[in-house]
Amino acid sequence: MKLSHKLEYACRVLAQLGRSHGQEKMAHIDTLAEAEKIPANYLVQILNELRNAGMISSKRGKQGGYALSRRPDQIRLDEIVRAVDGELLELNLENDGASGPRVAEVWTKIGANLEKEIKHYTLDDLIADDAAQMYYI
Amino acid sequence: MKLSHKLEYACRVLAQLGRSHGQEKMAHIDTLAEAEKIPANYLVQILNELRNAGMISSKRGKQGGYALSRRPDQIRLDEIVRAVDGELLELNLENDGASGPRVAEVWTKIGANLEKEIKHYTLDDLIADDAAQMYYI
DNA sequence: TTTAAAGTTTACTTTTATACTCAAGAGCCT
DNA sequence: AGGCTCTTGAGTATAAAAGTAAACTTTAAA
Repeated sequence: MKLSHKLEYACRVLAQLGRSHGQEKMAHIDTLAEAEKIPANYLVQILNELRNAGMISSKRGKQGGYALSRRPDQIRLDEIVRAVDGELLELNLENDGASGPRVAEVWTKIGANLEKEIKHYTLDDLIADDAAQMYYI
Repeated sequence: MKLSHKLEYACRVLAQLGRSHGQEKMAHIDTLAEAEKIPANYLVQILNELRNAGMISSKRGKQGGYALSRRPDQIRLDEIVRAVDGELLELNLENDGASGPRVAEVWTKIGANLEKEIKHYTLDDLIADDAAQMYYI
């Protein structure tokens, strides 16, 4: 069970956008790519998915750029995961063989618990400088 | 974040071995493959990894086969994951860019919590027929 | 109204991991 | 001895992730 780079990039770029939330100027893709050391051409796609998921807004042309479309504390971590990576814990399960059903049951429960935990984190937690305000289960 | 087939297979085959735990005869790979609908040639590798991790024992030749080397309630789910899939929640993290450190911190914490939860499950939970005896966090 | 600065979209390539398949070898029992 | 069963290591195919590239559209300011 690996975290994808894409998800990490998404978290990082959103954190970056979160820091400048409220400012007039929108952030440029090249600035974001630079600040977070993400390949710009790849970042393009990620920002696209985040926009389609309604987390950020964008504007073309001069004065264009990206910005959060909601307050950082209104963007939950599980949304981010789903926007770029699909289901949180994708059980690829075949649910076959003698033990299939039972095994599927257990992992489904684990997935549900993971989801419940991840829902508690918001973009604010990814911006904060110290761990104090993080939610502990 | 996807569950691999390999992990599902490992869970299933261990559950199967768990059901015949205590019996005289060892289970044959072909029987296991049949019962759990796992490609026998692939199962070979999985059983190997489980043996190297000390969860099962094996014997060659006539009367040979596989068996659990511990009681089912002594085999934790997190061990199974690690035996076939490596780290539980592998942060592929680059930990780079302005937000890298903080993002890594959050995901590390999530990984730690997941580990804590998964440790509560044992092979017994994968064998049981009803959910009643499952541990709920 | 032209132009340059942005984002948008789509297609392609490369790399890596998963999920297998296969076959020769080694131990064990009768 | 001889067959049964695990052991080991190499090889392959498919798919997904990660990254690259370029033509296209919109916008604002000169």
